[in-house]
Amino acid sequence: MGARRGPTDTVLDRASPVPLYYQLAQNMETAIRQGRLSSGSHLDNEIELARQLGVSRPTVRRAIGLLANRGLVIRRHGIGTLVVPVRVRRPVRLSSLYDDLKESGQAPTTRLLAFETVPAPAEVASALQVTRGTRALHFERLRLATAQPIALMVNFVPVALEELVSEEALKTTGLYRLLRQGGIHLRLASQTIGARSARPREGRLLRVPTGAPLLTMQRISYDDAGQPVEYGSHVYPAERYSFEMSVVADSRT
Amino acid sequence: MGARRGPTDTVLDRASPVPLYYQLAQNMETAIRQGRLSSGSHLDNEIELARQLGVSRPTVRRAIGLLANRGLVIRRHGIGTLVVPVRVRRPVRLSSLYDDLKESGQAPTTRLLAFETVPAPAEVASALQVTRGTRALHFERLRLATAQPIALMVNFVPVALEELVSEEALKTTGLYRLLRQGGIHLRLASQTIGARSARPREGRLLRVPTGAPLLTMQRISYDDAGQPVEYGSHVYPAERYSFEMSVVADSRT
DNA sequence: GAGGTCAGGTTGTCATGACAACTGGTTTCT
DNA sequence: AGAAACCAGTTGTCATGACAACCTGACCTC
Repeated sequence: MGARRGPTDTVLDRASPVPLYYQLAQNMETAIRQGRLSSGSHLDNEIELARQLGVSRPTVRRAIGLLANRGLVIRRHGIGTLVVPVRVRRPVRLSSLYDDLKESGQAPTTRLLAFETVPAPAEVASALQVTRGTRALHFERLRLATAQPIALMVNFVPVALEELVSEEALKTTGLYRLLRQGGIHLRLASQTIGARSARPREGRLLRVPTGAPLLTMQRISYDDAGQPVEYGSHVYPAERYSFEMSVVADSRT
Repeated sequence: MGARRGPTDTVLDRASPVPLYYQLAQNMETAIRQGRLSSGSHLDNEIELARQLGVSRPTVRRAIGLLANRGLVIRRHGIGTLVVPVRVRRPVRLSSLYDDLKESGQAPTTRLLAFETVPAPAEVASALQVTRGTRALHFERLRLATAQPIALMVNFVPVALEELVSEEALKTTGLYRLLRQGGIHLRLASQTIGARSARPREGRLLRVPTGAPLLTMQRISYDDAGQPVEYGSHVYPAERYSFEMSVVADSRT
């Protein structure tokens, strides 16, 4: 007896509200990131893992499935599951630039350039699924990281949310965090990434010459219930910003 | 008897090699896209669906899970599963531009500008995980859609693949299709999307002025086994190209 | 020695059963 | 009338069991 401990340990807590498969996936992920499961090595097989951890095989499979979807491991039928060679991966997530910067250790600052309610222009109205001219909360922010401007962000949200999104709060907190605090859970977003030249005002604000290449992103975010919550149109100076993402082929798993 | 048919039908084929849950997911997806399952409506509950289709609930759940991951439906605990309001979604997939264009009905053409083996430059060597100076197959292509240039693509692949990727084949077929035909299954890619100004040569080839904004993408693709297969560095004229994607929050599902 | 064949090990698929957790509306109590 | 408690319906989690499909390496045959 005494299930031998593998590199995948740290005990699972059955009393916790967080599901077993999710605990397991997180344990495995940190094991991989810390190198306790080295690149290219085989995981123990699923049956064995299940035995070691005292859970059922479907639970193990589900945990591994999560990692596979995120590209951390690769499953091969008849072979086994192996740890993907490490690479820096910073996927495009449903998170705010503000949080991302904070996590990476930079010190984000915000300048609030505009904050008002206006009749929604055609494109915004269609995005938020309201009739054209309906009033919407509009604001414009300049984001700086270590004193350098890296994003000019224009946003529209339905007026119903003006309680959550106050002028003061926006100066110190990211929009997404505000929404989450208000009980709105973002679930889905569709984005378009493109590029164009900087207009004079944009150049001035972002400290690049007029005509310099900008990266652009339009985004519509939806909450749990599928209701559109936010329309954003952002521009970034190309030499200071880029999007990174990993794409996984849907291998039917 | 006589299970009543819902809008999710078209019969499942148990003899087929394609899994039940996958058949089911596809049926449901086409039902959604064709509007047979209207936006915002509730799906039948999982138990009922399982009964109607004669499969088990886990199978139904897995099918729905696929759709949920792709943002087509939203599951709500205690409520049910509802169809997401329709939006055009063209996710960044692990596919070639060539195939994408063809699917969308355009007529893609390719001009092969270079095709040779060269010692891999530092960045390429690191991407392909070979020592610097190792010879690699290098080629450059100009992609046109309906006679308009939309992409200038520089690629490097390991010399071992030169059998699969012949000069002739590249003129009429996308790289990814060639690799797939050769039994190489792309599984994972990491991409960086950015922007910069067009250099004179790029402007000439893409028919935009020098200095015009370009969208750029670098990509490293890995196969089943986690081996790097391709390094690509592409540029697109910003006014004729953009990336669209949908992002789903990982709701632990 | 080269090739085919087979066995063992692994992931992939599917079914059944049970209970927990959450939501929304109804009913009951205050 | 308002608030609290309850209840029915739904998705979420987990276990067990069984078989299929697939890959590798060893063995055998030619």
